[in-house]
Amino acid sequence: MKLDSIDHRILRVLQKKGRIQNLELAKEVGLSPSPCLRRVRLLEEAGIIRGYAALLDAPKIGLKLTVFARVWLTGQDVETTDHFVQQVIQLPQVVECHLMAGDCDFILRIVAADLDAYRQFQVEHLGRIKGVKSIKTEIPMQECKLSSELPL
Amino acid sequence: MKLDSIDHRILRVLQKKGRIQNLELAKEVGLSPSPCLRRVRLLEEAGIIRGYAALLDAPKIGLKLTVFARVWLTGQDVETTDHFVQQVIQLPQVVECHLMAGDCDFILRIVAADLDAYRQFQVEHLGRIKGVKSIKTEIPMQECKLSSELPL
DNA sequence: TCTGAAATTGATGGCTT
DNA sequence: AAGCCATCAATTTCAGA
Repeated sequence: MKLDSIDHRILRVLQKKGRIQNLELAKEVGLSPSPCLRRVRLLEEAGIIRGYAALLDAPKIGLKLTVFARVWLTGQDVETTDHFVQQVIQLPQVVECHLMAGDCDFILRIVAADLDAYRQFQVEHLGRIKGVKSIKTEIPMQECKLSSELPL
Repeated sequence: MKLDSIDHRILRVLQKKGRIQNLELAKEVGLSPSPCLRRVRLLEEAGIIRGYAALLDAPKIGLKLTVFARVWLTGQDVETTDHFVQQVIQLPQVVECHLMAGDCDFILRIVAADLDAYRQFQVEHLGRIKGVKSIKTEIPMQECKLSSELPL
């Protein structure tokens, strides 16, 4: 799918204001409501817009801690890594999981209420997944930026 | 602000379907439309709902690469770190920036079109920020999970 | 592909329970 | 606080340019 400059404008606006009304969106991108809506539908159908989400304030709902966990597995074979991925993506505390090319096998970003809650999570969930050899955690002191907005 | 179980249900639904209509949301949480809308407005005003966003598919808009960059600064003093943060949060390619407690000073997650685009970004933007001593990059081979949904 | 009008559907606020 | 109801506004569809 080819995107023109109006599509780009639409995406930029929707990344910032996901619940904007079509009438206002149309005004902002310089289109009348019907073609604007049609473009949005096309972007949704093409999967360029994966979905819409409310963004919550983690500390305000009691999640005061973010942790990065670096995970090493006992082997790099497909069975071991696939099994790990399947388990980990089901854990709602794990908000990111990246299969790495270099040193360690995975980097996870995990949210938790506090350090105790994280320790419990690691012992009861992460550490119990088959094939996990070791876990090293790194704790951010401050979240300087956390954006769902992509540049375009 | 105290959240009851209906507020939790509202937040869970809105995290998944940020553009759901109030009528349908009310049905899903077992409320009639007006009190449902009232609760949503209160959650927004309290800042528990920070906003709404369209989630885009990075590869489909040409961003095929994610990079983790670990950054060390020449000093840990407030001026050096503050300056770095102020510069980095303005760069749209930087989607996450965490000030770390341990080994390195910052972990950034950066999106780019490809490795060439990233290299250029590092040389022209990241590396030029005052106080940056060294940068080590780590490249994920696969994004297994990347969620904006918090557990509750 | 856009525009503009018409019909359907949703948002919203006051009032009652 | 929640439900009901009336009003107002937005979405959505379709004909015509």
